[in-house]
Amino acid sequence: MDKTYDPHAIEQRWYQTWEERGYFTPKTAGDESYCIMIPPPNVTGSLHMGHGFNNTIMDTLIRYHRMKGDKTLWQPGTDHAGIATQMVVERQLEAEDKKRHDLGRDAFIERIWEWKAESGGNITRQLRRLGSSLDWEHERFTMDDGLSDAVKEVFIRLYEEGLIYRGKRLVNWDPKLHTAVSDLEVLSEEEYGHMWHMRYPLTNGQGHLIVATTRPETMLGDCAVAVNPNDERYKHMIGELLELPLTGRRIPIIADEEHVDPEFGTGCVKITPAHDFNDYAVWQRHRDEINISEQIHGGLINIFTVDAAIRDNDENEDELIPTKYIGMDRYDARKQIVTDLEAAGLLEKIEDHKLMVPRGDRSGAVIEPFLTDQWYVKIAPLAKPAIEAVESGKIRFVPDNWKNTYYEWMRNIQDWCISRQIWWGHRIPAWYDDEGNVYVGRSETEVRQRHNLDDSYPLRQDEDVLDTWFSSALWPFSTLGWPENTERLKDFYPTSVLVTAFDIIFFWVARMIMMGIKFMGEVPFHEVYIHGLIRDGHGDKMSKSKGNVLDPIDLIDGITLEDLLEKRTSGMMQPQLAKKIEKQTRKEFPDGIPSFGTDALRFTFAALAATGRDIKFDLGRIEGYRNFCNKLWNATRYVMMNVEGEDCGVGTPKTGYSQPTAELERSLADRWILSRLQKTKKAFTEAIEGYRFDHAAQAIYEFTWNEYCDWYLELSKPVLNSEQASEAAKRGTRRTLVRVLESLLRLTHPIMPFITEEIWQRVAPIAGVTGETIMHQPFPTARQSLIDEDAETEMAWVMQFILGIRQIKGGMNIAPGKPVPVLLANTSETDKELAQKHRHFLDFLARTESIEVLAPDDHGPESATALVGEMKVLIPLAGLIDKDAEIKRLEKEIARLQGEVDRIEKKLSNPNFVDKAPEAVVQKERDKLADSKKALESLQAQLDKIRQL
RNA sequence: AGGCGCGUAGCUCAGUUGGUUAGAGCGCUACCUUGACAUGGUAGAGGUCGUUGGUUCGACUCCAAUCGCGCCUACCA
Repeated sequence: MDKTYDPHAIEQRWYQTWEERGYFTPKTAGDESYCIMIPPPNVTGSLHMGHGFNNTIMDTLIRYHRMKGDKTLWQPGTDHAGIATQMVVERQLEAEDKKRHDLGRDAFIERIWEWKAESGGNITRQLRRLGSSLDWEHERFTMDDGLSDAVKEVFIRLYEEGLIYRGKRLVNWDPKLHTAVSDLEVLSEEEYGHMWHMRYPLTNGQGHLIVATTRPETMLGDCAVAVNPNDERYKHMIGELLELPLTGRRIPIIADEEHVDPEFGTGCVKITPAHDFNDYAVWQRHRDEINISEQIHGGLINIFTVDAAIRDNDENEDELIPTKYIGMDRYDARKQIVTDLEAAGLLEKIEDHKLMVPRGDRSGAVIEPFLTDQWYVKIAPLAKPAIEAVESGKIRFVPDNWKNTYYEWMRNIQDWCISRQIWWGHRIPAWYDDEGNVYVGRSETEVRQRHNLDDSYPLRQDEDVLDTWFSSALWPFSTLGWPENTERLKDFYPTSVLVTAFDIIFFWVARMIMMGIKFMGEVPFHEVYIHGLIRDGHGDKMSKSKGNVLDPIDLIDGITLEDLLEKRTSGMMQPQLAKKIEKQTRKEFPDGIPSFGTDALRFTFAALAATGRDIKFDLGRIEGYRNFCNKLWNATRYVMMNVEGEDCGVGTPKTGYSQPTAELERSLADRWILSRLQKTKKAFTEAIEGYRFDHAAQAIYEFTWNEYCDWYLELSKPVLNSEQASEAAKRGTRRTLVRVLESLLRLTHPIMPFITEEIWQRVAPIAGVTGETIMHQPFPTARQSLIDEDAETEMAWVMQFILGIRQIKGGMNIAPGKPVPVLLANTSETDKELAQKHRHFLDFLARTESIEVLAPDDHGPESATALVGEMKVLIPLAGLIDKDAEIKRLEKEIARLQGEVDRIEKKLSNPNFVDKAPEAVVQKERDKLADSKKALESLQAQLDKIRQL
């Protein structure tokens, strides 16, 4: 074995072997099944840190359950990501100076499929690099045939039940992408703008009203001005007419208590029902009033094109829209209208004003409320059982508080606009005839058959596609074969847990719950584990524009500074930021990023996965865990060096491996490490079952480093290298050495699959374990019979003895390796026995030259002192010890003990404490006081003695 | 405006139903190239747990208020 662990030499080789041998395929036998659905990444996307984290957690759970013997499936697949993917390809076309309409629908879609073929393997390749044990044989894609059938099936069933309908309403319109988007795809951010105060003259010549607006250009579509009916200033004017400036139209003053807040602005609100959600609601309440209903289009006046420019007038509209503004972009129109109002003396004032601006999450364009025909899912009937599923505990959120977020949204949920005016996605299975009738069906043929329409009858399919999340919502059952009633569906639905970050609770989790209950009659998963977001070292969100993105693959493989710079500054939306990013990157990674390997990355994710907390990704941590890999690697080297070709007391397949072949002797160290191992197994299992990956990682780290390596390996040396030690003792030590390591590897495998497999292959045969792969070995379970409290107590004595001597040496500047003579005073029978029995451990680890027990009344010569319980461990000062240093050391320790004694005495002298605290707690304090006092007296006497010298 | 979360060592974070001297890693100091490992070993320094009150025999932990930070949801034209 190499001296240093090199992940590259092994990771990809092992992954390939696992995949080729079908180790990821769920086994067919077994009762318990365990299943996780991967949140399907964008098919043409690439892996980011969030994926890395998310998939590490899932793979850890999956590998754990697979080893536990469950019938385990991790379902892989990718998402077609409608708008996102279409935009990528449109950008490619742009580079060729083309638009999608130049190609036409079919050619454009063909082009996207080509792009998918080209880049679609990227993300699944990257998932493999992470070690994800996904069942690739059954990989699915949201637009493959099976899933498309599921989508149609769901659409048709919902339509036939009246839960999908088509309607003309205001939607969130993205004027850049020319599509409707759902409420969730609109992100509002505070921006600085203005509030324009405009005068609308009364037609009776009695003055004017002042309306305040942030969007003056929409005045062209006004149908009224609303005031609060209780507002004394305007009460008497309700019903009067105003002249809408620049248009010559007349609009009424109406009363609307619900919408108009007299305290805000001027208390007069212009009502533009086709371009504002609130105004639309006002219009719905007032549309029957004659002053509105008699207006053109009943007052519902759209003034925009799909680009959010001022539209032209239709026939019969006369000059509804003043010709002057036609064709102007909304912001140009705003400028012009403000100018014209000012010229007409109708502009009262302009104020600075902060407002929330809605933008499309993909395009960044300012979203326009726009009147269009769209398809909707009637959501309330679906939401109700989905809420109940969480209330009743059928679905549990971890951490629990996310259920509040879920309820909050589900209880206020609006109908879901599912149609998108793009080309890439599931085409809506609806056909229209020339009369405007709608036929919904699986195909045109089916529709014709069902409605007795012969082939000459003209039908055209709806141009729109479905929201990407419509197909994602079906993912937990569509991937398993639904609507067919497959074995996989029976085996794995409902799934066990969904693992995701909170940002898609609404987009995805809630919708899967609704659709799962609706179509499977059962929740899609029983638990939802919500993890935090990965941020950069400063706590900032990672983003291309900030230039602080880390690529998990770069952490695995390493990257040079030059390549990192290139990556961070190329293809930027805002190239002017490149300089700053370069500077910042050079500062943070002057030598690029070293290669840490997948296991170290995974261990880092696990170790940082405290519940419900975002992660500031700290390079120091991953470096530490790379070192941990190296530690494990080198521990193995040591073990191999000592067990290979030696008798480890392990049987053969014939004799049975676990049975010792010959007489064995287990040392204290053997019993101790076995006991500690059982407790570590317990701790790990509890942690994983409770989604505390940080605790699980910590348990392994501490056991491996602080117990197995720091103590046990060291303790094995005096046994294995001693000529006095019996063969039985050596055999016992070798057996323990190798078998503890073998267990530890299985325990660690779910988090660090590669290094554990590599090492296990070498260690397992020697440990007497057979199997092709660690992946399919049983997960270690704690054996109660090996928990040995006596050994732990005895070992604590040994450790304290050794630490005491090391502390003296450290404090006195004595080289750790220098052998020192040791005297023991105030010894009990047990002390004497232990000192005798474990002499070889003490000599080796504390480098003691001699150990002599003093007679009961002999206090020995002037010495440096350490306490082991009541026993004094003495190192004579003669020739070795710096008197002043020892005085200082003792004084410090005495001060600490004195503080402790004072504190406890005070506590115990408080009658309230003694009366009211539980007896056990009081007794504990009393014991502690007694111990501290004894130690204090002992050290004090020692100090006095040394001072007298 | 409402909701959620966070504030513990220089940094990144643990701290289970209130009860040992509040822990770990990184960083720092000193010593050590000892036959697994310098991606290492040994010893050590470093915290009045954001602040203020309260409950309690006892508070990092529970309650209230307050300051600071972050996020989510809904928004007044």
